[in-house]
Amino acid sequence: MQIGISDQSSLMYALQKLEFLFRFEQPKIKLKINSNTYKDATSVPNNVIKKENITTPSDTNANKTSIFQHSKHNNESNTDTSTKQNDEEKLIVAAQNDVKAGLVPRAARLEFSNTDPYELVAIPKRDAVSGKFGKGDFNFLKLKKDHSSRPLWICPGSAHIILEAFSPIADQAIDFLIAISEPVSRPLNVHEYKLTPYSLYAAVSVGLETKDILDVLNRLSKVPIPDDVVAAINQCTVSYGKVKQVLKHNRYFVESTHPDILQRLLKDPIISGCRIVDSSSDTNKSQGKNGLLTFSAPKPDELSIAGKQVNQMNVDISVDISNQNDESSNKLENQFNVDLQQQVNDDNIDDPEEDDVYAFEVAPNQVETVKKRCNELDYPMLEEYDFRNDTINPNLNMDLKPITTIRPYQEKSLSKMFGNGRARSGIIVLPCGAGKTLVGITAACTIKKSILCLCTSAVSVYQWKQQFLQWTTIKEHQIAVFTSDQKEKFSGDAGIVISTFSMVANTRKRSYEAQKMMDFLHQREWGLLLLDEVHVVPANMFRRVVTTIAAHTKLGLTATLVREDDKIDDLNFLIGPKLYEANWIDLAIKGHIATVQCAEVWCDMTPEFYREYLKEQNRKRLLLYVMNPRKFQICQYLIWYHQNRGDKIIVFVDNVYALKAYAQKLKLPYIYGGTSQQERLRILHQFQHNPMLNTIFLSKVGDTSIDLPEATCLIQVSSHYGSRRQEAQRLGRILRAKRRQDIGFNAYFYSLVSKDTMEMFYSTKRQQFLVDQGYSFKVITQLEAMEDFEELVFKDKQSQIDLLHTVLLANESDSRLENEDTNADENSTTTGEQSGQKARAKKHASTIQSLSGADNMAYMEYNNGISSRSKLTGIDVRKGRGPILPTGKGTSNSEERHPLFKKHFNK
DNA sequence: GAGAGCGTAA
DNA sequence: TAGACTACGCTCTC
Repeated sequence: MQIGISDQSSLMYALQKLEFLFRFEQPKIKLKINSNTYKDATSVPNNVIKKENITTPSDTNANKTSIFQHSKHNNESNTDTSTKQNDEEKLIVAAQNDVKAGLVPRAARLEFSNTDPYELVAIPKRDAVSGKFGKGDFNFLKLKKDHSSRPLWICPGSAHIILEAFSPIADQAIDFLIAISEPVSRPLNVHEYKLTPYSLYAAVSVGLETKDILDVLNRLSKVPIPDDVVAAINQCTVSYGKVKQVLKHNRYFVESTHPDILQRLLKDPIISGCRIVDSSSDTNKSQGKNGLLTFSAPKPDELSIAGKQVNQMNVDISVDISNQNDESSNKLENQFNVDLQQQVNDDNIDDPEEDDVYAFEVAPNQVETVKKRCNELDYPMLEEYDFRNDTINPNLNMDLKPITTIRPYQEKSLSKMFGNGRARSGIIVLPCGAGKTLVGITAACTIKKSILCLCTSAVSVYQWKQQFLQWTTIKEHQIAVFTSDQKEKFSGDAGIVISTFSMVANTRKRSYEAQKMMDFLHQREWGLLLLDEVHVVPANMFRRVVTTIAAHTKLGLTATLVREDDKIDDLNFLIGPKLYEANWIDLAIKGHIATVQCAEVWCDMTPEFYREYLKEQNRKRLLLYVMNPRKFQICQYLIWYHQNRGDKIIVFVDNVYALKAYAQKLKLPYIYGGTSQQERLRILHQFQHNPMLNTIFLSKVGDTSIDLPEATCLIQVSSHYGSRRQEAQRLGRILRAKRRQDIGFNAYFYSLVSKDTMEMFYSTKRQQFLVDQGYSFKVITQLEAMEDFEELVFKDKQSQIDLLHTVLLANESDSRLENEDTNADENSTTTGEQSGQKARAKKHASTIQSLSGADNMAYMEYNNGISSRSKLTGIDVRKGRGPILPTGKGTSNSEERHPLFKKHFNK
């Protein structure tokens, strides 16, 4: 295999793509990069290379130059006249010729033919990430003597941690790393994690102390922990997680084991202004030193989580190793296991400081103010709810049914939540189909107070209700549903209300019933606020729910803790730290969710379509690449192929026009936003129970608000830009499928991409989340058997051209239709209501734009072509997003931050 | 039960 | 850096 590379961004891309290949095929090949040869390509960890800043593990001493140094070197001195250089230059020239020949879009992807899948050709892209490479050469870090038995590399400067996931003690290390750091990428053999202020905040919040983190990290690391990383850990853990907001006997306390920190906070005028100086005295507490209240600390293992088999409540950085078979590694594992566990136990039991906690009381109506101020002072408050001592709020008589048991990872995530006998607020991340709902329900059954549960759609509201009834002993009258068409209240003192975000967050005028219901929600104190699909909470409207609802604990659940904007970090302070995150592949391997075979199918554009594509503007382009007859055929073929295998198939087409066209052409039912509720249910029922109907077409409705039956195959024809979340959510639709475990892979995920179009750019971006979770996408460029398939649609040229005309006409008739609408609107709307006028004006404007003829201007076309081309070629030129400052944090504070993190913050 | 209005995703 | 765009959801009103 040869890779021709002229600049570093190509190199990075090539290596990323290579890694997909390796995971899929595990070829025994030689990977030759510049002058360094790695003996076995599979041993070159993707992440190590990708992140440019450490040397390859295998040859730290043998080879003094890292590949990145080398590539930087090449970049700087083109006068180097070694033969290797010449070879490379030849490749560059060849690549440049390709660019001249107009093959640039193709160059956006690495290509490999069917005959030789390992021949890769990378073609130069613009020099967008120059300077990123070659900065880090960590040869100076001394390897520990016994480094081979330790699984971690820690990079100075970026605080990235590389884990050898094939190490015998990887499982323990993973548990620990998940607790202290943010997973960046977790493919099969090498994982990459990143320490961030938030991740350390989360670590502290589940009970780890600075000492634990540094000790364990040091024990697992092949190199000594770099000084700047130590400093950063110290700095973050020194203030984070030390202060807690506790609601006790319906009084709010700011609590800490460190009295000096409370004193420091009280020096702040805002906080001290919110303080209630103790009036009554109580047997339960005493006026301790410094005028602070003193309580005895909660004992860690008094509480058992509902549904849990064994009562083991330690902060869980050790895992059960009983099912490991490898004899030789067992001893080592045990040693680490004991050490890790010991580490944490020591702190929980022997530290005398832990026996007492100090607190001061704040006025209930000032809690938000104090919380905000604490964030600003860099002492974010954790929220904890001592629910067992809450005598004011009535208990809810509810339990898990005896037959309900929870899985180990669910238990683990809950043990983070209830680790110290109280309920902590935070976020639990589990893949779709892994039982998020049950985690939420178990948490509810543990707290046993009134529960408010919020979902994104009315459909999932009813699902939650049904799940509550299924898993717990709760009575029907104790659950109330609050949606636009059903406004119930529960009877009795305590109960469950399930509603939607938009229902509760609504700021517009409410109907009388809805207002009464909202009053009901506001008056109450909720033991637990369950937030399903918590990644939507940072949205402007939705984020208000967390402050308007008086809840003692907030538990956020999601499968995809990503957003394409930068608001995801806000969750740390809106809800709480991320308590647990499961790895998708890991759960698949353990059999909890389905194993999925992912493939990206490249569909050639027919010449006619491509010609039009190059001419058209954005909107029509989309339609052209979606309606590409080749794609049509491939879709048809895949459906046919999988139907014959007995699969249930869901086809996603985002564009409604295309959705209808596809479904009607292939004579299959489809559901989109306009489909009535009854029709939806009818189609879904048929799909589920009728063996003759094995395929349905869905638009974006399928992403969130449909209770989809089990499917085993998923074909994505078109999608919304580069949404990682959408891709992941769609994949999640087939993770429940487990009944075909006898076959090697039991679920299939195809993404159809029209070659050489914008779609390829988006597709790569979309896959990123899943790739980070360890999924690999196989690229299929040809379906050989397809040509023999007789019923193939659009087989002859004429029908393809007809289709093209229909598509082009569809566009025009669409805009004509819009125009007519506008006219009709103008004629009919005679009463001059203000809002109506506004709306009309807006609509009018858009119509003018699309009819103005700008679409057809030659120069526009040309410009557009250029810009989209550079988009295509410049994969990953966007700068990465670093963590964002917590809300309300002043710039002065960020300057005090450790430089290692400041760098990220200032991005 | 349709449609206006607004919000969300990106 | 904001913006381009489309589809869809929910709620309310009539």
